[in-house]
Amino acid sequence: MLNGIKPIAAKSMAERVEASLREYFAKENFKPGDPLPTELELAAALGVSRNVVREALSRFKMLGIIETKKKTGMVISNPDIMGTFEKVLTPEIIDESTLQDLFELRLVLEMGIADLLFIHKTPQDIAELEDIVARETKGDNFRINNEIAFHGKLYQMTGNETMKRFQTLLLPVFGYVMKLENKQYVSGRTTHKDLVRILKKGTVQEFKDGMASHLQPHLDRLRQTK
Amino acid sequence: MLNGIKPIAAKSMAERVEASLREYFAKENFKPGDPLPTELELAAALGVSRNVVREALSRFKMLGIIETKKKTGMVISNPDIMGTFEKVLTPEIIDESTLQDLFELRLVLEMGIADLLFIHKTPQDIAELEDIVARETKGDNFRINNEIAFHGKLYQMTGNETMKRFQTLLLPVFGYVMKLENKQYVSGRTTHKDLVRILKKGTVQEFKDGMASHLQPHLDRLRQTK
DNA sequence: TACTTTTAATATGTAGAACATAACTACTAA
DNA sequence: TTAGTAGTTATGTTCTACATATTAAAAGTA
Repeated sequence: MLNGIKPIAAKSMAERVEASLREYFAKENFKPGDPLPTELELAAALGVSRNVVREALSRFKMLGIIETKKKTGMVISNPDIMGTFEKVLTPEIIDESTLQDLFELRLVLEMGIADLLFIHKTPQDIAELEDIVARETKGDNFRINNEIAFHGKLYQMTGNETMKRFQTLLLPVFGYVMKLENKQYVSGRTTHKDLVRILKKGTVQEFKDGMASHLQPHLDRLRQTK
Repeated sequence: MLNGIKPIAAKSMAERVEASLREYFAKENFKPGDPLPTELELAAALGVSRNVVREALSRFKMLGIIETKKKTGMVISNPDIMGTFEKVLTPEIIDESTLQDLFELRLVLEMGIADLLFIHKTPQDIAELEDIVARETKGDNFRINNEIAFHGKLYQMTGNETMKRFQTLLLPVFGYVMKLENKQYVSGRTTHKDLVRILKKGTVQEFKDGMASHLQPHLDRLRQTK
């Protein structure tokens, strides 16, 4: 009956100003270092108070898209995207469905980094991994730390800083989901030790199979709850 | 000479208030739906003006961590993490090194989703993929669209909404990096058609090999610029 | 002239007051 | 009981004022 009718300007001024500024940045093709108009100029151009403009600008400052200096004014800058991710990724307030998705995302990354590992691996890396594996104990408390150390090292080996940081952010999610489901950190037939051996002397294909086998319990669970 | 000396409160009030509120939310173990103190109460408690508090709150509103209603006040809510990601992921202002990292990230995801695909695939999915492949033409303009349609369908098949949205966000990055390097969308020996066939009748291992072969040109490039 | 010091101008940072507006509450009248 | 009305409250928005850092111009000195 009321299709096609939508509320007019339900959003706050700050929100709309944020959107306007986004459009403006894109249209002007701003690059890092480019100067922006002053707050008062923006306020006048948008027909809102300086206060509202500042609320919108504050958002961009948080994202790292804008930097400011007194007197000099504001300039566009490179945002730190993983830093931003960190600001929202608090497992406690994220809905379970999204947490499950992120859990899967971690598994997918884990399955997919084999090629990068074989491209970037060095003897030092292997030595470090062997060291980590050697330190593995049977104690339950240490178990998780070893998990983190081992898999974290793998991500670090990719030489991809963004991916490494992403993995670090996903760690709490992983722990949270495990806790939610009262699951333990179980490994498949293939152990960390096996994986290191393959990484040292084996082939990419063998490593992919090994990792799949290592993560099998998690994949099985997905298959069940499909 | 001046080691150990660090500037006092170099950051703005809004930034510090943001940090304080973060701590506060964590310490109080707030969950979605929980009410927050009023702006004036927060301002008084923090010893800053309501203005500054609003700038900090505006940031949380953007992230979706806080929602507000007049008179009722503010409540914690589930943030939309991919929505937030979207707000920072503008390739034009992100530094090249991060873009390269994201490019690799996409490849890693692509390599890693095989297991999820075999868990969730349905006859309808296969039929759609066959449809997409059938529509592929030799025209260069259509080539990119087919790439997007094909790989996008794969992500959608995972049933992982977060991953699908993530991939959609990475698409512009992919395009941007290709443009930067004057590269073309080249495929390896294994074509989309081959992949669909394997997905229909083959095994997970075959599919993984096929995908690796399909993405081989990109991996080769990484190997070179290692 | 060259160089240092002072002064002024300017854009952001912070504070405070005021009023608008939506929404909840309680009271009142039919 | 119910409908309507008035009052209260927390956010939304605007305006003014002043602090502060930093650049640029002006003035003074060798």
